[in-house]
Amino acid sequence: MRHSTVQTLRPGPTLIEQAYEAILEAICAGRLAAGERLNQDGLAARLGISRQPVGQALSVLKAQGFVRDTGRRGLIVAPLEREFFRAIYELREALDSLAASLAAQRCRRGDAAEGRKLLAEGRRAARSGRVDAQIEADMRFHLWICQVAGNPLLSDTMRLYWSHLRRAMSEVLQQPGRRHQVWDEHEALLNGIIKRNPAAAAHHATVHARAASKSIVTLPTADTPPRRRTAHGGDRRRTKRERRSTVEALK
Amino acid sequence: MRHSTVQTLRPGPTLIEQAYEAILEAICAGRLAAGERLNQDGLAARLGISRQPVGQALSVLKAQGFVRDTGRRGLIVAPLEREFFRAIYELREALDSLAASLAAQRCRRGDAAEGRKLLAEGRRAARSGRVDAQIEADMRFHLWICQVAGNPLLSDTMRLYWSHLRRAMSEVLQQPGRRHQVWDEHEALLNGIIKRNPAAAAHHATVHARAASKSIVTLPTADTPPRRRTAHGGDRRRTKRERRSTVEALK
DNA sequence: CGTCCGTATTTCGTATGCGGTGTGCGCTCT
DNA sequence: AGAGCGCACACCGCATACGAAATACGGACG
Repeated sequence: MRHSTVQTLRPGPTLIEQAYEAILEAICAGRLAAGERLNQDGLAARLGISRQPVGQALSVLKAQGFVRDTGRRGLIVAPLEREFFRAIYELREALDSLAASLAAQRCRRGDAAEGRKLLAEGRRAARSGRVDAQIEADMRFHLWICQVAGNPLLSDTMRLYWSHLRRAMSEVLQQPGRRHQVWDEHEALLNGIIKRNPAAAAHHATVHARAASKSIVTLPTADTPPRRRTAHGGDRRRTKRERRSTVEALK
Repeated sequence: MRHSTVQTLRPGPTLIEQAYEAILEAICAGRLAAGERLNQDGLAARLGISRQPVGQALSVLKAQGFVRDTGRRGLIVAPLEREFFRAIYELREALDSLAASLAAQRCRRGDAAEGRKLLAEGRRAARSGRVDAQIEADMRFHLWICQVAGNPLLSDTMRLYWSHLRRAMSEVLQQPGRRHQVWDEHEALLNGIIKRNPAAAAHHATVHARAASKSIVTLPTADTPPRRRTAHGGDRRRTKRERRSTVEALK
């Protein structure tokens, strides 16, 4: 039998994968707030499934640092810690620089077109003023670089880091000046890649990462309020209604 | 009540965590061979627990790339692909260089002593000729650098990468010459760190990573045989006895 | 009135049960 | 005898069930 007649189809996304995506998305978009308690029952009920796939998804999210263990009391959404984001940016500087350098060496004609398209979209997003549109465009642009760089591990790693960064960025009120400056920096970086100049591309990536780092790490909001988890007086009792509405924010 | 009288103790390792460690260790040490099928029942029985914690552990291992999905036929241990290790080393070069640079900036007196100790242990391991002892020492040395660098994310990332590398290294017959050369390179790197010379440290790290890359990526054994997963003739039937002994290798 | 203790509730970790799906073997029909 | 078909088994995803541990609340005692 010929192979090309029908394509082999993969088994659809399991509930585990769907739950993972849903919860991660909710965390990154801030619909599940930092420090918020997550209980399997609630999430499962909200997603219309049982605890089993939810638990598996949470296991993975825990390993990736999006949720955190709190003794036996279950999990919380990982707090936003300035120190953590400093660490991410330290890595990003190295990885973005590497990605830019590799991309400059491996950029094909079609890639260049795609890159220019992403740049244009980014400019548009910046003008639109919509914060999430700009974050989306920003992320797409950087992940495009990783893709052109041709290192799947790099792509995966960066995708993870960006998920973390999204959490902090959604709280960032992008000052209008910086907003367009970002895309100027992107343009310089893109030109380095298209002109196949690894050194220049890497340089622009480093500069860009360092600038981006400043705009987030110096933010006062980048640290979660000092929620005392231990003290009794610290966090007020939550009524059932509140807890319910919390989980509803998932959708 | 005073807090300092007794330390707060964390709930012991869950079965999930134990299963994760056990399976990961078995994979890294090669006791679970690349391409080998993993079934939850078998693993669970071998570990003396139920399928549930095994499944959760496997979810995490899958997300980390140690095991791979094969349609609905279950999971297999991820094959050793030359391309994958090339990708790891591409990243390692950037990350090791970063780590070295940071470590050189943040190295304290106590750190230096620890580093020298690890170097001495490495030399001893190299002389001993025992392959796994040397891998262990190699990993410890590099993770020490990450720790001194003071970036927890970097440590975590490198720990993961090293777990992957261990799989390939255990198959590497370290040629005696290279064996000691590794620790010469380590010594140069260490000196750069101790002397707080970030540029020198980063340079030596880059050189070392590139050399290490060659010694693995060029190996003919670094690719798993072309097991055809689709064809029927490709993988011969496994008897029950074989499957059983496979899982026993876990312990 | 504050503090201590017992009990109820919550919630997780783990085990087991069930249904669906892929796999392989043996039988049958040509 | 070879090819095709059907049946039985294996295995996984998901749901549910059960027990342990910790918290939270309410009452009793000092």
